Amino acid sequence: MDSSLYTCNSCQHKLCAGRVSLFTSLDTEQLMQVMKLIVHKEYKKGELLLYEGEVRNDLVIVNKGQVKAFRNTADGKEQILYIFSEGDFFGEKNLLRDQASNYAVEALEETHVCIIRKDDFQNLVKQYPDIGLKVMEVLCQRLDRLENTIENMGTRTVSARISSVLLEFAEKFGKESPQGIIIDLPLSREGIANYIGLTRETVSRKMSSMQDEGLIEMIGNKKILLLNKAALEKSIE
Amino acid sequence: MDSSLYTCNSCQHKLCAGRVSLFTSLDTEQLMQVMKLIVHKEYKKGELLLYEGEVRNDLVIVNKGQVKAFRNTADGKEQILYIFSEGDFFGEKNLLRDQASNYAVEALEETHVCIIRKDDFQNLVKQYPDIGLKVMEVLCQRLDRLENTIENMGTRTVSARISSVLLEFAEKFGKESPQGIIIDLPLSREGIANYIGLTRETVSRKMSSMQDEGLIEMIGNKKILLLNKAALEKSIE
DNA sequence: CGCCTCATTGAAGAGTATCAAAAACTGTGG
DNA sequence: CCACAGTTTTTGATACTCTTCAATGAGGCG
Repeated sequence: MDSSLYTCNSCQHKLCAGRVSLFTSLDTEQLMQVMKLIVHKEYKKGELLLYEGEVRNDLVIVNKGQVKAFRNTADGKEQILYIFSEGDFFGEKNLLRDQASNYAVEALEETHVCIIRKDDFQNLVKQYPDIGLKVMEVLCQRLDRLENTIENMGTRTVSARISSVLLEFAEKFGKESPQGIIIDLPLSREGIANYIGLTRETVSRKMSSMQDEGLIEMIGNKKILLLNKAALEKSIE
Repeated sequence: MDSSLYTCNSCQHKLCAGRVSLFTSLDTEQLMQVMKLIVHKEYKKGELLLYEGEVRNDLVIVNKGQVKAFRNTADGKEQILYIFSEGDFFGEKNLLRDQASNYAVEALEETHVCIIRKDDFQNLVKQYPDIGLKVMEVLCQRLDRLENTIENMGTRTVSARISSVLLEFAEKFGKESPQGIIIDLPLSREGIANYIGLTRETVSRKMSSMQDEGLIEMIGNKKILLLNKAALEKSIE
């Protein structure tokens, strides 16, 4: 067996499944039942949770940490499609049919996941139809996000695309502070570039000029302070 | 009432709903039942079926014709997100919650649609769970397509992006012929440009050079003959 | 403190957008 | 069937922006 297979240590008393929006409709007893179906696994930064083209028959729910879902092109470029963090899941496409994954998933930091077998999940959906509705709802949200991304990539200037990502990250990972919103960036400059189809140099240059304009302030390489959210929002219209 | 509201003329004896993949799991009697819930509507080329920001509470299934789903940006650009044709549907996002549409939908030609109210559709899903699964399956396919589009826009050259669209259209609208695959283009050059985030001039130029290379042959403005599908596929890898 | 990784900056080059004009196509009416 | 008008497409020249390649600088971790 895989050495990274563990019994659930971190959540014996916290019912980790309950923190996941998929299962919000369940009560404590039902959650206990779900917990029995779940296998926990941990990954270190840089480890692959899923290979591009791999066929799996389970659903993976991120319980702690962050991962990126991405593809590599033949000429060595990387396109990041999603950043999944606590509460997000992937593998939903093979709930319906056994399908090769069209992206790889890599841990961006120490990450703990809950894994539930396709069959078990399908039974859960039959037993608790609300879970199926939740899945559908998340898929629709994901469509919304991809539609926005396509509009950004197709019609916006490079600066607007970067503003857009920063606002997206602010929404998801930002914390309010007296000076503005502090973002713990999930991605490096290169990662941001690969998320919006640019080169790292371009991202670097644009972010420097955004700092000169007083829109943002870079704190080291991993944090960014949004000094003027309103102006950022305006710049992408 | 709206003057474009009709009773079903074209499909009294053909059970139009049966041609839609959503309802393939139903038998004739069940289809008859579904038919009673459906309102038919027709649109002329250029008419809007749905406005951006509009809140509706029904699902629209294209029964004949083609429509484009698109957004307009503040600076007058258009991003086409989907082309829906016979059997495709839209409005699925407000099956779960009343949500403003984030795209407009316009008829690209004479188009007939079936409209089913949200409540009725939800009841159908409860009665025939296969329909819900079908919806989920289509949503996943749509995710796949958008993920591909993002990869294309983010990592591929302009030529590769155009090849990619042509192959997509070939798949959906192409007909085999002795010389190659003939595509009835759903979009003008400008439409193609707005589908992949380029200008019409660039699309025009690249397609001309693809013709010079012997990859394609343009027949008027509305048809394209794919002379060398294999080479096109190779060019996008 | 030193090493390695990541980020920044610079200069040159490639490619697309833009603006402008000519050509081709589409559909209409004679 | 042809001519015409409106629309769409193609082609050309220029400007601008991003990419690329190269070198410097900063940050993080042992």
